[in-house]
Amino acid sequence: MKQSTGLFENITTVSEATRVGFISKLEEIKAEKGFKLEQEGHVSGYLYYISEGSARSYYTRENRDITVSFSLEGEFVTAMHSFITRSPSYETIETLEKSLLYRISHQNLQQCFVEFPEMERAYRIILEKYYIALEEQLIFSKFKSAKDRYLELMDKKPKIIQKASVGQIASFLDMTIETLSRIRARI
Amino acid sequence: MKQSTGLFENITTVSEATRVGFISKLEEIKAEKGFKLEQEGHVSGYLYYISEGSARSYYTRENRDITVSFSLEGEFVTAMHSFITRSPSYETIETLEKSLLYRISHQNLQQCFVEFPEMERAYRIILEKYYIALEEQLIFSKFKSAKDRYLELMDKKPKIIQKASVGQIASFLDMTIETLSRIRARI
DNA sequence: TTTAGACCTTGATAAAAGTCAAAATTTCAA
DNA sequence: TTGAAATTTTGACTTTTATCAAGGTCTAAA
Repeated sequence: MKQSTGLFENITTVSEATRVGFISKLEEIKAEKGFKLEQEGHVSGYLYYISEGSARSYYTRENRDITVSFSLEGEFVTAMHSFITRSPSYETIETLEKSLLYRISHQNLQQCFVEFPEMERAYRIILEKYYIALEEQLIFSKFKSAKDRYLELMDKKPKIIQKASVGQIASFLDMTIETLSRIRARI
Repeated sequence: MKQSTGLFENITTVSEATRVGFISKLEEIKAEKGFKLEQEGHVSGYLYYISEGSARSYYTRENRDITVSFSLEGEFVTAMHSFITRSPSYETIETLEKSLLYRISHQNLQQCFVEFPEMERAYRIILEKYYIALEEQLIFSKFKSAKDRYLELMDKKPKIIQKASVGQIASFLDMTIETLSRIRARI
């Protein structure tokens, strides 16, 4: 599980004992494209770390799926609302491509907090990052025109444009496929 | 500072020592309407607990202010992005009415984490609540029609409609004052 | 290689919301 | 209480984006 060493890199310094204890609770997942990490209606079971690949979170409304977020390599992902509240998730998360993931179950994470109080801090920092990403997304969603939202995405997360389909991007940007297509034609 | 005892109620159980230690670091603020808790361009200094009253967070774009969130009695509020990253805040937070607040400085909170590791957990839970509120707001912002967003606000946070001005509510709901006025006329 | 289905683009039209302007109403201090 | 300023509403018109429909294009299985 050597690849998972990068997992703590951007978070915080923890003792060797905590690191080893935490890593021993991780599970490696090799997922094909379209593998579902979390499912709508189920309580989120795991916190995932994307070592390689990418994922998309979405929910369904009126028979179409609406993308909530994209997650790239080096990021943590889960249905956070469900993971926190232990209530059924409204979102489904699936890989956008063949991916290598590490995950820890909610229960094991709680166990970690008890065994290694340092982990509280590490997790707090994950939460903070998650929070900030969400806040940026909210500000982003306030960009009034469809064109501005697209340009902002191009600027901030260009990888998503390569990895996701037009429909996935359009719903993420809160516009129709047609509008996105026209914006692209005009640039 | 007896009113502040309600402060931990919905969070977690902490030991008496931690509670006393934490409370000793709190500062009571009696604020008139329009008192600024945090200012755009400054690094957020405090985490506030609203004991009585309410607050509004907003940023300025093209000479008009855009409301990001409303906070009510019993909630924590700060310019979280700035509070976490220690970079200048893009938002200003002010009271909507005469309010009673308790606040802890960022530095004292960090000190608390060192003195009372239990506080990591309590703060983590505040962060989780903050996160969930933000996520709900994001979903809410995806409600397509202006009318739906207004009805949702009426349903979920009717108090805001009494406390805030039309302009504040309209910018929060991502519509013009005129559109909000017309929606209200039609209901 | 062919071809069905999915995916994407383009066009015409409609609906939603924005802008600008003016009138009505409310608020608050003199 | 009154009048000026601020806030809210209403109206006419414009812009943006959605919807519906029809063509293209790409892709993968036969």
